[in-house]
Amino acid sequence: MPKTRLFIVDDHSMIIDGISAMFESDKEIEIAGSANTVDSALESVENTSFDVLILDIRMGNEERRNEPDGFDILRAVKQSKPDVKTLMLTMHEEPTYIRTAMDEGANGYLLKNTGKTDFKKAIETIMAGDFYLSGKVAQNLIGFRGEGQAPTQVIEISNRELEVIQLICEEKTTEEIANSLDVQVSTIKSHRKNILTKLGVRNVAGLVRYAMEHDLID
Amino acid sequence: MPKTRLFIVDDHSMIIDGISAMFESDKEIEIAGSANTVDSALESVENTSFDVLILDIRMGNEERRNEPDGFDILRAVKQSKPDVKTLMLTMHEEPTYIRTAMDEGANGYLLKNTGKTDFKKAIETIMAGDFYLSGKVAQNLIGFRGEGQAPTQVIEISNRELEVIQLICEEKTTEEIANSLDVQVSTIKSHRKNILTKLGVRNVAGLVRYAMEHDLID
DNA sequence: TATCTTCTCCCCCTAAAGGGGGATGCCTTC
DNA sequence: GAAGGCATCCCCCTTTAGGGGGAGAAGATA
Repeated sequence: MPKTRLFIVDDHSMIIDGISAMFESDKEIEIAGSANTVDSALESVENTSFDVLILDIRMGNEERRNEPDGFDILRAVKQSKPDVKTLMLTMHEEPTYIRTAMDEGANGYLLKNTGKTDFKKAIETIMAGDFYLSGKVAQNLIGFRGEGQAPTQVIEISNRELEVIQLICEEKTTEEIANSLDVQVSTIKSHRKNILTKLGVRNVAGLVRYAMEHDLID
Repeated sequence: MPKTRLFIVDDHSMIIDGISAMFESDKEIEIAGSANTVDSALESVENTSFDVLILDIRMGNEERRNEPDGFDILRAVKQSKPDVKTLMLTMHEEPTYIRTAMDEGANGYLLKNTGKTDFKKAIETIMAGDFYLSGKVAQNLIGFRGEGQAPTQVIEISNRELEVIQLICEEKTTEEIANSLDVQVSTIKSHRKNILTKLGVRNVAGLVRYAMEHDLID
């Protein structure tokens, strides 16, 4: 049986080197290549042969709202290499993007605080055609945290609300957001109220923290 | 010559496993142990023999202002094992903590997007008794970004301002901050103004982003 | 059809934040 | 001893954010 070949895309070299070293002497897995920027990833992904794409979910999207991000890499790969499996990497436990990732054809969702054992399990799972979810991610997606505990409802943020969140995080005022989205100020005021309620935060500080901790921005 | 023994403390298992795997077949470096929580680190650091401590700068300090953090580990190790060298790991380029880390006896400051080559160089450097700084960290510390570019002044945030920043990020209002620091509201208003100016941000959203991106909180 | 969500917009109001200025001790550093 | 940073406090003021409520049109879904 030939080795499973990984292609790693992450802007933290340490993660790339770490995963590479992790499977250096592995009998079943080898590293076919890697990239630490979106552009180099888009390029070299086309010229490399591999089985599994390891992809940082928030890959290089800081401050650049209209430039390619991790999802563009995912789409590009899924189009040019339909057989390639994709394992998304994330720092935190955030259900917001999971649906999107699944729609785009991702095959797994893995937290960065995952050890080698679970990492291999994830790769085996998706190579077998199944979908892999890190435990905590799955918990948040399904919506509860344990036996005795009260179920925590899944927070569903609408697309429009996500846009508003991102603009708030870019230091935009309500008026500026209204202008750039071409709606009334009162509309954005409503969105702000709903967002604070949905996220369960008091003010912009809480909003920005939530957004950053859950990879809604960055 | 015996191998250099590393002890790794980081709450991302993937970093630990990555570094471990990175030096698995290395002739000069081996892993003596690791920990992924502050408590287990404080415990096992005492019962393990090693030469270099690899320590995540913002090691598990989320929401817990009065509990032990990375710096406590640093202090504990420096006291019980004075000969141990310490290499601080960080996600971002943030000069604010470097002075503190140096005062506490850290021997190096490394970005997590550092590859194996520079990692080994860092370990060699600090083993030789020198201080190692990742390029970008050093740039921010010294205060300029390149030849033609205008020098960027080093942002110096006072201790009091840092406290206020952290409380703002905890969704506290000006009045609540004033109460918890036992000063007048007008004082905190002044601090807020000065903080926004120093950080070069417009409002709380920018403040929180700055704080998170520069590891002032988390 | 009925129900739901999303997005849109409006009213009311209060609380909070931001922007300008100045001033005082206190401590450290030159 | 002068200079600078820090922390403290004050005045003025405008803008922004937040909290309560309601409501209508479009679209999906059961």
